[in-house]
This record gives sequence, C-alpha cells and structure tokens, in this order.
Amino acid sequence: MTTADLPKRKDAARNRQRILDAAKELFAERGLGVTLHDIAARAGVGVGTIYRHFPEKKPLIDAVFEEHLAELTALFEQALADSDPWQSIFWVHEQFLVHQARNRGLKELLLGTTPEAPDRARQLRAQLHPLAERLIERGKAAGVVRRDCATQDFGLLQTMVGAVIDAAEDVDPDLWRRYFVIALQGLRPKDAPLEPLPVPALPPERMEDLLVGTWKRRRT
Amino acid sequence: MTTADLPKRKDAARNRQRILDAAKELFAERGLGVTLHDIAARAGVGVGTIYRHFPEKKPLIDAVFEEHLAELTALFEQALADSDPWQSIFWVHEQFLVHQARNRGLKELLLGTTPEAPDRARQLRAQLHPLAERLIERGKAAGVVRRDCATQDFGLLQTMVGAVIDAAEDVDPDLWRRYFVIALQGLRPKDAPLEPLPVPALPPERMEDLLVGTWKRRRT
DNA sequence: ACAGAAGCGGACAGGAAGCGTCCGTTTCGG
DNA sequence: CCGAAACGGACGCTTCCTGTCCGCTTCTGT
Repeated sequence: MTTADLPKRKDAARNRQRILDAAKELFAERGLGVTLHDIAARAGVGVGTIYRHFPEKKPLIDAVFEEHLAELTALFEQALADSDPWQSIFWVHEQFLVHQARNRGLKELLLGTTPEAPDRARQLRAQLHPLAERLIERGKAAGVVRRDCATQDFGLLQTMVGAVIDAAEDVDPDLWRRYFVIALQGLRPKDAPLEPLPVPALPPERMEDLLVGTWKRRRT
Repeated sequence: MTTADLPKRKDAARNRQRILDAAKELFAERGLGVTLHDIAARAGVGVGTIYRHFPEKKPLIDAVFEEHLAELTALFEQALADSDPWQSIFWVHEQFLVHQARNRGLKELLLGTTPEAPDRARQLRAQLHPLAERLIERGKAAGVVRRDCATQDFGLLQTMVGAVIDAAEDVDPDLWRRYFVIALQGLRPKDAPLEPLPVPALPPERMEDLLVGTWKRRRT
C-alpha cells in the first residue's frame, strides 16, 4: 500500500474514499460475497467508477482488513500481558467472537468460509496462531485448561460458536455468549469452577424462528 | 402417500424407483439443494421423466425422509429405555451426529439450514423435541447435567458440532467426535468426571486445509 | 472563464446456472 | 402388430453476476 496511487483530482479522491467506506460497511454487514455493483450502489457512485478504482475486489478487501489484522493481534498481546492465565484466555476468545458477531466479513476470513481472499485469510491466521499457542500453553502450564486439549481446539471453538452466531443473530444477537461459555467450559480441567451462563437459553417456542431464520437472510 | 399413484407400466415403475434411489443418494451426499436435473442424471433417466413422476422436489424429500423420521424417533425411545441418565444422553446425541455426518440432507433438515422443505423439517423437530425434553429433564433430576441448562441447549449443541462436521468432513471425518465431547462436557455439573477425548486434535499444519476446505465442495 | 483532460455513470452485452416444457422416438401391453 | 404410454434431452426462459464502453459532467490550469 504505497502512497503513490492516490488520485490527483479531488472528486476522484472523494469517490475512492466513499468506495472504501461502503466496502467496509457491506463486508461487515453481508460478508465478502457482496458484488462490486452492490458496493457502488452503497457508495452512491456508478459501477464504472468502482471498476476504474478497483478492478477487483481483493485490494478492497486488503485495504479494509488491514486495520483489523492489527486490532486482532493487539487483542492477543493484551491478553498475554494479563497475568491471569484463565481470565486472559476467556477474554481474548470472547473479544474475537464479538468481532465476528459484528463483522460477517471478518468471520468469513477467520473461519475460512469464503473463497474470496484465501491468501489474506491465511496470512491473518498464520500471524495469530503463534500468539494463541503461547496463551494456551500458559493456560495448560497453570492447569486452567485440560491437559489433553490443543491450541487447535480453540480455533474450532470459534467455528462452533460462529455457527451459533450465524443461527441466532436475528433472533437473539447475544445468544452466542451462552454457548461460548458452555464450549469453553468443556476445555477446562475436572474440578474447574462452573462459569455462570451469561444469557438465558432461547425460549422453546422461539427455537423454530432460529432454525428457520438461518437460511433466509441477505439483501440490503 | 397412498398406494393409488403407482404407475402401471413396468418401465415407469422401474424408473420411479430409480429416481427415488438416486434422490436418496444425492440428498445424503450433497444435501437437499441438488436439482431435479442432477437426480435425473444420477438415476440414468431423462429430465422429462423426472418431471413427469415428481413435478416438484417436495414429494421426493417426503418419501426419502419418511423412514429417517421413524429411525430418529426410535433412537430417543431407545435412549429413554436405557436407565443410565447420563449415558443415554451422551449416546443419543452421538447417534444423531453420526446420522448428520453421514447424511447432509438430514443435517440440513434438522439444523434448519435449508429453505427446501420447511414444513417437513418443522414436523421432524416438533416430534423430536418432547422426547428430548424428557431425556434432559431426567438428566437434570439425576444431577448429571448442569442445573442452569435447558433442552434447547442440546439443540444448539447439535448446531455447533454440525459446524465442525461441515468444516472437517474431508480432512478428518471423525474429528467432530472430539468437539462433541468437549461441548457436551460443558453442559455437565461442576464435579462431573472428564469424558476422555475420543480422537486427537488435527495437527496444526493441517488446520489450514480444514479452513480452506470449508467452501470448496459440491458437485458429483 | 474556458478548453481539454480526467473522471463519471449506468445501459448493455456476455456468461453461468437452474428450471421446466415440448415433441420426435422408443417401449410396453393387449 | 398397433395404439397408447412413457421416455429423453435439446431448447428457451429467467436470474444473477461480471465487466466494458462511450456520451456526459466536473475539475484544473492557464
């Protein structure tokens, strides 16, 4: 990302920024699958304009997720700075899930559920993994996570809770927190204290909404 | 499903059966989203033939999943007949997941991830829910599941582990068992014994395959 | 304030994928 | 052996996305 490719005319610069903003919004709302046409519409520019500035989606994705990468890395560093081995694990995973719940595009990148920018995604995960490793090793050493679990298990935990986010987001946007605690509890050693469940279960009569809601989404 | 609609000519009857068999296979392999064209190809008949026998997919789905409904209900009844409150819960959920892992269409129906036959799916779940309720209530009464959990939590557990099935099926088809045990462990009371993890975690270097593999699937 | 370059917009053409029909041909049964 | 029933699959339709092209607008420098 050099500074050389800045457009000189001021309408061009303005449009470029509008496009980036629109892309950021739409990636968060609807995932990386949105079309360049969608982004153009949201930005209030013509498709011609968008194709001139960004002939493909990848640079847009790169630009938008640059900052997220830094942010997520910072979360781990903050967690490692926290001296409580259990609390730090809990907190960082919770934070990751908050981000995923708020940003569909980021979730797709982290969980690998998009064909869109595989290298970007790989880079993201490659960078995060060693940090996670250190955190989990510390937890195991301190005896706050079960011995026979692995760093990878925490990745799959994100996948599992991610599924709940997807399923429940427009029925009860905070429901995932309950299952996050449940799944994480499953990774603790035998006599670990029971973490209280942060939100109530969905009432049985609303379960149907949740299950049906899963597939009918999309659109702006 | 009356017996009145049986075709009289023997080639017609044969084709009808071929179509049903092909549909069953494809629903299991690729989910309910397969097209009637796909089914025709697999059955070795022309599309005209399939549209003559089954103008829409729904009766096909009904026919194919009729037997599954009975089978799943039987699983719960078997579980309720088992007098061990914990073992029966573990077993029935494991069995459900085995079915889901083997049959993508069934998974879609159970987890509500298909727009295909919503009423069929609803019926299936409506019939299963009270049975699950009894099982879980028994478990709570016996103190083998945590007090503050609900029957619905076990439904979402299926969703969570279903996500692992999806993610891992062509990297390590049994990996879901590990996360099933982890998630279920999270629903046990404080001093419950640690269920051993049945399969090892995926080696770190193969995690990337798992994550990338999630989106590139489909086709026969 | 004006000319020409730079940028803009969006209609449009092209391609992929699914759906359902139609009709010439084949197969069955009496 | 003949007429009716069933078959097959090419074809046309629709939807959704992609990217281009060109007449029009807006900026910048003189």
